[in-house]
Amino acid sequence: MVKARLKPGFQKAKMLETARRLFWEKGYNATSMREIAIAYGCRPANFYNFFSDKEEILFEVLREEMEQIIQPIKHLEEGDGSSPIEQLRFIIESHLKVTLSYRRSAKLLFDVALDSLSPDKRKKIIDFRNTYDRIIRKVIRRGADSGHFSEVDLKLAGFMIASMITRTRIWFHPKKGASVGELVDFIFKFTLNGLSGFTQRRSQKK
Amino acid sequence: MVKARLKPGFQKAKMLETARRLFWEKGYNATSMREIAIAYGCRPANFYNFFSDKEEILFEVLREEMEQIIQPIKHLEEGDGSSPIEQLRFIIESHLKVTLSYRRSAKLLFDVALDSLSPDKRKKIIDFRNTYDRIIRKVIRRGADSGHFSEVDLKLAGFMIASMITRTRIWFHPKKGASVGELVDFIFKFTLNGLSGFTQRRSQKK
DNA sequence: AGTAGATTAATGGCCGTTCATTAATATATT
DNA sequence: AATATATTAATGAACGGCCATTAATCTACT
Repeated sequence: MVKARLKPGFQKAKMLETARRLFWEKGYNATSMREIAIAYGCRPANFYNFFSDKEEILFEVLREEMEQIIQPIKHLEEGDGSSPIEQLRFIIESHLKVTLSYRRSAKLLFDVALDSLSPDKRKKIIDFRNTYDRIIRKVIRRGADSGHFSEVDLKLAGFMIASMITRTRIWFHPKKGASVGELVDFIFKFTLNGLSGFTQRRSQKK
Repeated sequence: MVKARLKPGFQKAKMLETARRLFWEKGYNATSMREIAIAYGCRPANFYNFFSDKEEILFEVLREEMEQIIQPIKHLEEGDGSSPIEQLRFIIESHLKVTLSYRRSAKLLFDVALDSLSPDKRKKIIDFRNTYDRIIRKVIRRGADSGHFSEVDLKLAGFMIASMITRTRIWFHPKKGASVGELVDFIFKFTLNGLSGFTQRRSQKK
């Protein structure tokens, strides 16, 4: 019994799509090659024609996701013409929409799967995360310099924003409670207020 | 070769302590009974004199942690004499200190391990989480009713606060950056400001 | 003597992965 | 247009290894 053939060159993308879904739903370690293969519609061995091992599948999934998060906001590294407040809102909206673009009830893949990666692959993913951190901190600093926000610890502020967005994946349900748009509004306002009322600033290195 | 004997009745606690450490460091699925046993100092089989299976160990670890989080704040369900602002700060400080009381560089155990539990055990853990949510929402509502905070979506506000606290476990390093005390200050002020500037309120059910 | 704590040995099952092979398609050659 | 060759996609069967768990047994202390 032989499986019907797809047009060549598209298998890898479909395989990654399947793996990504399962990894987010069940976690990396809890998802077996056999499960991925069945969900995709072939035998496990076939995956080794496309990926060197399971770890490489994970890496591709994580890399794709990080690129989706960073690509829309990377122009804010240098700052466009818009106000820092608009820039902040844009980051929140963009990151949140990518985060919630897959299905509900997901695991926080990055948090647990990162050290299933070999050191060099892990470093590449962490570089993406560092880029994200750098961008959001620059936006906050711009807002503080221009008087829109208080002077705050950039790292802490960045972590807090990312934490709120990242964790929506745990509790968000598209049919229940707030919509994505309402969520963007809430996190944006909460953050804006949060960054506005600080009286004392912590020391900034560099 | 036989292991030196501890005072009877203390093994279970020490076993749990070992398992908790490994679960937080490596994740539940990635931690094997062999590893736990070696770290504790016995053979895997011995654990089955104390726990019915691996899942029960996980349950005890999660239950202990949730009780540590809830026990200090459960009196705020009804509200003591203090101001809602003080109540909010107390919750943040208490939760954060429990969260960071173990070592750095940990996994978010709850997020991924919860569905390794059988339905009834999972329900018990989720009941704890619901209790936490209920308490923090009541505090926020009290603050809104008394005019200290704006009228905000209680669920969203509660989730945001818990998200910021929970995720500290991912990035916090005791020797680097802000101290626990500074973190408490930051999250408290950030939250207080965040809850203060809302102009419109979302509809609250019950 | 009784019991709590620890052991050895073994079980069946799933894991990621490899290998040799075949089927289907695409490409180049006549 | 027909044929030969190369490439891509998929297969079945097996590998060793680690997994959680069990059973029967033994040891040391009260």
